[in-house]
Amino acid sequence: MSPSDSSAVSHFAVTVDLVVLTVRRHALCALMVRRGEPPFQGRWALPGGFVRADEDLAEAAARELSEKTGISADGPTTSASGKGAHLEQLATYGDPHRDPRMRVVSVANLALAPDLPTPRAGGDVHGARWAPVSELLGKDGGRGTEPSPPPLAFDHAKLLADGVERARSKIEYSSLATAFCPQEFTVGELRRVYEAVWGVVLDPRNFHRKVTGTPGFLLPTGGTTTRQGGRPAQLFRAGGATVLNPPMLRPEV
Amino acid sequence: MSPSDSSAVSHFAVTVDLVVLTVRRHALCALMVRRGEPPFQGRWALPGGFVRADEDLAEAAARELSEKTGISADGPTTSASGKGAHLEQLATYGDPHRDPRMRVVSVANLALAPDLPTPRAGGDVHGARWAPVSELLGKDGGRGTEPSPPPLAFDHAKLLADGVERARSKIEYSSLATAFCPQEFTVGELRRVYEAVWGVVLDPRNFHRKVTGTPGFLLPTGGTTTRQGGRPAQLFRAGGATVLNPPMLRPEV
DNA sequence: AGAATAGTGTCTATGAGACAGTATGAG
DNA sequence: CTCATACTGTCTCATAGACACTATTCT
Repeated sequence: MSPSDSSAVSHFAVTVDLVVLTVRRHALCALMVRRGEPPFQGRWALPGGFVRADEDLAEAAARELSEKTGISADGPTTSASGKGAHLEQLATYGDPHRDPRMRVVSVANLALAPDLPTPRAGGDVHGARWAPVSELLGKDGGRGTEPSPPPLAFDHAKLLADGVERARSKIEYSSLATAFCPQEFTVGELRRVYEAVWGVVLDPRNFHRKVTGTPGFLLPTGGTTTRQGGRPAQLFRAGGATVLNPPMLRPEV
Repeated sequence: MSPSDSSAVSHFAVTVDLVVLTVRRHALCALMVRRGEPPFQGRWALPGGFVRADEDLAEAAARELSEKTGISADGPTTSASGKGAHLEQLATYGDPHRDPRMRVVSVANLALAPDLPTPRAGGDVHGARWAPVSELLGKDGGRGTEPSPPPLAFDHAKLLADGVERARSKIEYSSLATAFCPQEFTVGELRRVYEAVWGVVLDPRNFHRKVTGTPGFLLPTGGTTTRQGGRPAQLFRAGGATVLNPPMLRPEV
């Protein structure tokens, strides 16, 4: 950061791209928009947009999230949690040729949200949907049983894969899995979040003992629900703990 | 990422800043350079520089590291490990007023290196040194026993703090602590790395049992050394494992 | 001999995983 | 009734942490 001659400094367009994840119907899904203009016209892409001249990167990400989904951000910047989705910076991508039009540096952000209706499209976007990440990333192990989906625009497959991996590892040692749940939820619903994100099956009894025994993770609200069927389950909301110690263990192999 | 009107797109200067960490004399130290020009003239800052027009962000970081320290990078991009320092992207900082001259977005990178001689200064840099992070960040707990050092330039105190926190957490579940060691090292030397980075004291016997019992972490070279005094210690080099499972546990409280 | 570091063995408390068994609702 | 889910209890195995003890070198 030392411009000997600031006239020699190159300038770049800067975008924020969003990896917005949710859990619907037992599957981890990402919000995708269909591009209405070249390049990559008609391809699916991550929502995002240019950072404005007077905007911080976190502000720009929150603005894009709000514009594209209608949900408000509730990341590490804002203090009160409960309403908005979790939003955090993921990584920055700056390959000189990642956008054929010009030099663009993209700051990817990760957003975790509860299940929501399919958001509206608008502007230069000709469609939006929640797509299972297993389809988008071809997670059938290359057996070729599924037809490969058309590739995503730009380097968005990599951004998406990095975001999914971040979410998978972060719910291990933090209470972020609750960001996928509605404000009040049951232990079983939280378990299904872990199962969907990790793609595994967890023992309901051990899971229950573990999460209810971690101080500050879950706060009982006193209410119960039978929306999953079976015996009425206690309702909880997210507690104040952010770091889980000891962590949830992701089963291996 | 959808410019309806690309003439309305703002452009930003983009820099890479480096948090270069090493362990010297039992303390975690960061490479700092003294600024020779305004703004923040005379203040200590992180090494860094502008990204060039045709350069990827990882390339730019590796180039700056090489220019400022003479060491080559050996991050996730290059495959063979052994010679260079570990280099990875940390986070991106884009507050509109973080540089009073112009709008600058900075991609911070984290580099971990073994103990090295104090690097050369050059260009617009009027000095360089390895500074203990406890001094730079005022880690005496606010007791005021140490005089506060002059603040760092720009928002570099935050970048440095974020880099240190990343290093501290990453040696828990990865084999990255070996990046602080010379190519061949003893279990005791590796333990002193953990102690310096975490600021704790570890039981030498449990540590030995733990690291030698983790497959792929350490490869015995067959040699021994007495450079630490006492009984000759086996020499190891870093094994192929990158993820430690189970992780090293950082003592709490 | 004494000091310093390296390395092994052993005990205990904690927690993860497996799984039996009970509780309470819907159809 | 059956079935589905919620929840509690118990057992076993692995491991972290505490710490006694031995090994090998230097001064």
